[in-house]
Amino acid sequence: METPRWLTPEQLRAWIRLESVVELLPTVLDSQLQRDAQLTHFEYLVLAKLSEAPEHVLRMTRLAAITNSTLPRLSHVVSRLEARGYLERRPCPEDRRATNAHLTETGWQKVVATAPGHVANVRAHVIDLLTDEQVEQLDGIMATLLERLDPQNSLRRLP
Amino acid sequence: METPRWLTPEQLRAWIRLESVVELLPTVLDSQLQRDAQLTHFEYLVLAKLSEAPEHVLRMTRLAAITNSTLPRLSHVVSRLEARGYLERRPCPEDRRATNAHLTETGWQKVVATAPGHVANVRAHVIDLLTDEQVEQLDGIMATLLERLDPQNSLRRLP
DNA sequence: TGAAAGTGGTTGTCGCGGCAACTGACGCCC
DNA sequence: GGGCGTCAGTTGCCGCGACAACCACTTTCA
Repeated sequence: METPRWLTPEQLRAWIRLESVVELLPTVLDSQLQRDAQLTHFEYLVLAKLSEAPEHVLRMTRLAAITNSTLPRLSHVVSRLEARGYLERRPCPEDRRATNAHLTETGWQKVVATAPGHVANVRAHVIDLLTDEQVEQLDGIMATLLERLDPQNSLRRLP
Repeated sequence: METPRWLTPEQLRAWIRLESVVELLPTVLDSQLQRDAQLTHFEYLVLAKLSEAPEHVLRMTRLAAITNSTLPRLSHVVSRLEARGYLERRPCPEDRRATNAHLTETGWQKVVATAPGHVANVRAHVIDLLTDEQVEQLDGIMATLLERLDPQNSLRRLP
């Protein structure tokens, strides 16, 4: 074990700030959605991704991948959303192991009603605070980090 | 309610990537610390901040602020860390409402033993992947976001 | 063709974080 | 100087997420 390479003051400052944002941002997203739509951020994400999918249908595995989640976690939240009538599980005809999540009409209406407030929140806390140049820089930096955090790049891997 | 201002494709892409990093990064930090030191990232943060404080002592309120936490959350985790012998609670002499958290020698040793692995992990997943220029950009962007997320700027406000 | 390995998904248990209610101590202010 | 609002901190309960064990189906290959 070699002696550790510490961070320079500049690196440390950037890291502490990133750490803080990573800690605080989820709370801001969750509380707006909870207040205005009784949804967690993750629940909203599931509904939103479904609403963007062709036919409003996605396989559980695929849905887990694009929401950066695990199958058990997704399964739990899908059960909750199903109980509230926002989506339905249906067995997949081609592969009888698989399950498809279908957004219901109620679920679609929920997304339509909730999206504007959520976008406004994202603007207010992130996008509108940054210059176009900073948004571009942010995109590049996050893309680099994702390559390491998510090597399979599940967000791009299509079915 | 006016019609919502949607995000441009560039903004959307940057946002989705930030969203993903915010979702995935905590897991990476937690699992390394859990594996190598049986600590959550937040527990480590508490010990680390104490270890940087003069006399290795901080008031609970102050500790909550610099860890971006709430008092109830901190109180719970301090109880756990106290049970494991890493710190002690002591009533504050000047203000009998207040409690001081003291890092023990065992706790200090734990931080010393754990820090190098944690820093290496931060390097591997964040800092070493970015150019110096990107680190600087990241710092600027996160500073801007923190101004909104944490208006009191508790990280700077000294006792 | 049938056993073994692999894949898709669900369920159960446990631990942490959020919130609300509560206690005790300080300070104000007439 | 006693009562009232506020502040510091703790506790209890609830809900979500992680993990592991499990079931069902598919694929492979001898």
